[in-house]
Amino acid sequence: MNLDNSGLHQLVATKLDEAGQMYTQKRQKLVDALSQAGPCTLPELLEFSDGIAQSSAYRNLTVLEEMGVVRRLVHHGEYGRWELSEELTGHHHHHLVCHSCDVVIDVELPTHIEHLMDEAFEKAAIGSKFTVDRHNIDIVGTCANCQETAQA
Amino acid sequence: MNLDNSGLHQLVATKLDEAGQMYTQKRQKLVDALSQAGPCTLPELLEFSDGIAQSSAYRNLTVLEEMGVVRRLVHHGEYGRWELSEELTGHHHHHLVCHSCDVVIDVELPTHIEHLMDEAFEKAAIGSKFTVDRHNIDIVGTCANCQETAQA
DNA sequence: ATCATAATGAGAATGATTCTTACTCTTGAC
DNA sequence: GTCAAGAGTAAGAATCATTCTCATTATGAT
Repeated sequence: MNLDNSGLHQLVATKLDEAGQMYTQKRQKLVDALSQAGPCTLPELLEFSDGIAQSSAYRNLTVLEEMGVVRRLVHHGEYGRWELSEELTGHHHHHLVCHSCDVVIDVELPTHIEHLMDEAFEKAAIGSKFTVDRHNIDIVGTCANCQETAQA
Repeated sequence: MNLDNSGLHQLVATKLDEAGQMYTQKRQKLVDALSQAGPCTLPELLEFSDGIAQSSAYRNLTVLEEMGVVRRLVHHGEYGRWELSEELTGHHHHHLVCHSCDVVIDVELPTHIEHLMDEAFEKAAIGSKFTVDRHNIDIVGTCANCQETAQA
């Protein structure tokens, strides 16, 4: 368990405990990795939190997702990605997605923009009788690394 | 070939021709289905444009994607989805996504909102040295059908 | 017509994710 | 302390959307 994350771990521990789930070392490692590295693929998670079996990682991520601790993202790369849930971090955010290397980076937008968007989305949904719960925004482009690589 | 879509088919035919690709009946059926039904999964496409083999559908969709005719979407359902490219239809749009049945419906947002968002996204990307090419927005909620079903 | 090239479809192969199962660890009651 | 019950773990099998292979069929140019 990473000391910098004691608050985070405390939160997760409570959440899991209330649901009768254990907050094992393996699960802590996954949460640590996600909190330090941002949205990760499974191979990345296995690397960062080494000593964990692939099947266990998948199973634990599924459990953590059901508990509202992590969220599964899906983009175009070969692997899915996982991140800590907004419910847990308290930070509403969106994603910069590199269409060259598939990396995903968090970004936050100004509150007034979020408000404007929420209003616009609500209005847009009325015509189709949709009830809006949330929005996901991918800002797609080229990351700094891939821009350099393209130069060379 | 659907007569209502003659303009569309003409465009696609030209695009494919320039690349030395044939615009066969099967490919026309796929384009027709997408133009009538909006974002479709593969099973949906097979149903709408029947008489097409699964492997051919996948192969043709890949070809059409490379030609810029269709775009592949990826959400949480078991199947990927396909839609006509904005380049082809000329309509920038986003998606209402039902988290209960995974259906996807197109929506357009007012131009001034798109402008505001583009500006905000550009600014947000600077910190991470991202070059922005486009944005994808999913407005996630519950579709009319699933709201009714939940009532019953 | 004939030939070269492209498209098709049946089925095999791929590979991320999920499932099964036998084993190990925790925890709480006694 | 120890024992049983329940929860977690990991190795490998299974699943299944998607991709690939290859033999056959259609198309278009000459």
